[in-house]
Amino acid sequence: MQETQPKYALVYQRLRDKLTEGRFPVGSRLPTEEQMSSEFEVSRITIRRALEQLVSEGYVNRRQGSGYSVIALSPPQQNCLSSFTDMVFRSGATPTSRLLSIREIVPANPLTFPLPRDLVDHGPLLQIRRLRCIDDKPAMLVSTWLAKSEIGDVRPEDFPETGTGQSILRILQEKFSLTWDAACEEISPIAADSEAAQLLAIDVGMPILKQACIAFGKNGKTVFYEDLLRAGTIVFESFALRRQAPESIMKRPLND
Amino acid sequence: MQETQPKYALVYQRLRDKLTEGRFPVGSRLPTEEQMSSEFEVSRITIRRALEQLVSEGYVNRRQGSGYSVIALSPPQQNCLSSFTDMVFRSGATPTSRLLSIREIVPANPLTFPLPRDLVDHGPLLQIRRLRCIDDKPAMLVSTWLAKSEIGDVRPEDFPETGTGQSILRILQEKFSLTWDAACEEISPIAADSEAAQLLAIDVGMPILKQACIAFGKNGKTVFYEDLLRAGTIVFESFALRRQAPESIMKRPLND
DNA sequence: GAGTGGTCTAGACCACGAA
DNA sequence: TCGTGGTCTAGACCACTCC
Repeated sequence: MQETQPKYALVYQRLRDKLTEGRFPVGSRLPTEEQMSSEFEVSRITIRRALEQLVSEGYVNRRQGSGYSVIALSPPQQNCLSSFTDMVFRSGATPTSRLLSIREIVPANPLTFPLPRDLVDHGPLLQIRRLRCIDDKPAMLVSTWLAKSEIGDVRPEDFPETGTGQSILRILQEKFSLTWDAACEEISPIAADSEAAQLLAIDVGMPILKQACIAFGKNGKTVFYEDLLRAGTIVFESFALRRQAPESIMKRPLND
Repeated sequence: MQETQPKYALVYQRLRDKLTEGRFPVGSRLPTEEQMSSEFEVSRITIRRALEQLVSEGYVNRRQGSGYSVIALSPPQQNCLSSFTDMVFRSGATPTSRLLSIREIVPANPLTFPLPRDLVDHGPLLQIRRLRCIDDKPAMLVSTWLAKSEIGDVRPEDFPETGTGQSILRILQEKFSLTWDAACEEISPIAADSEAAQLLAIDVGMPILKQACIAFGKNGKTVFYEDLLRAGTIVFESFALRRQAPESIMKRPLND
């Protein structure tokens, strides 16, 4: 795991760690680019590249002539590559995971199996189903599909139900050395079937969101497929081309 | 409108235009960075900045040692700042817009009105409701909210029902000089009420998506608020931190 | 006017991919 | 091996903010 990382990535991580540790409170100013440049002993260009990532993720805001200010200690993005576990922890609540099942599935007809083709072609698949909860209240039903040939055997003990280790993204990276760097996601409205309704503690037929996500590796191959069912709302923030977080914050909820 | 733009933005536009005009077919290779550098008479750094945007938007893919290849002639992103009109045109279908109503609304109680506070504080609001269709089939019900003080009077003639001019984003920019550069979006599952069901030609109670979007100006102030109701699916692609579009393309639908 | 980010350049060396 | 993108630097000048 000790790969050499580019400087900008290291600088980014160190800055982000400082942020999440609370070294820079929300609203405070970051040092100037020049100061950070000498602190980290890299050029201003490299500092800027690290800062760009922080800006695009919604941690800090930047204004010409004024500098960088902290707007959040955790990123607001909710997509299938952001960790539900981390998000819930940062919000101050406690996430838990109930492992529902681990199944090995051999698609009868690979051509019609409703998963990305190159994943199905790997042979037997593993399906891991988990119920994610926030403060013990059901929040999300997750099915993760992987090629068995890529990760070998998995056991229930590989999927902790509490703590930071319950993050499937971390489990896949750290226990099974799976990595990815892009994804494609679809969001659809569906009606809760009886199983989803029971697990999510809602009524059958209630409208819920289905998030279907494919994660791709560097070579463009599918690394895993995941679908999530959730009753709540998904938030995307500051996704403009030239991303820049707003100075003002919303004063009231969007939905009446 | 003739503001001076940075070089990288101009290069980006010229490259994107070449793409959308079909000068570089899908699958073809772009010239090398060095070649483009001399063609556009800018440094390699500047070329890279323009290319980065094309990569992050999903137009082209890049591979070290191999070069840039074209993967799409239009961006796959579907968010409230991407033009529905353009998306439909590029897919080969014909978009139309039915203007349902233009209303002036003075919130009785600004504190409880379910819109961003700084928008409500501007005084009277304009609400523009339109039904967007694809090949005359209803696809999306859109309500756009603006501060009347920012744009003055609007007339039905300002909202063409056909052609590229029907894009509300273009209308706001070109006819009313509104600009924005960031946004925040929420997606929720709801059940279609009788009005939405009738307009979208679906059954009452069917699950649909509600997209609520706030667009922010450079100063962080809300420029407009928009909510969309749609029965279909929303797609987000290649939104990883280090964005990189996959080489392989999905072979089958995500939903069974 | 001083400070700060925004843009741009020329040049260097490295890592990966393909022939 | 060679071409290509990936990373990094020092230095310059401009535009904006704030005093």
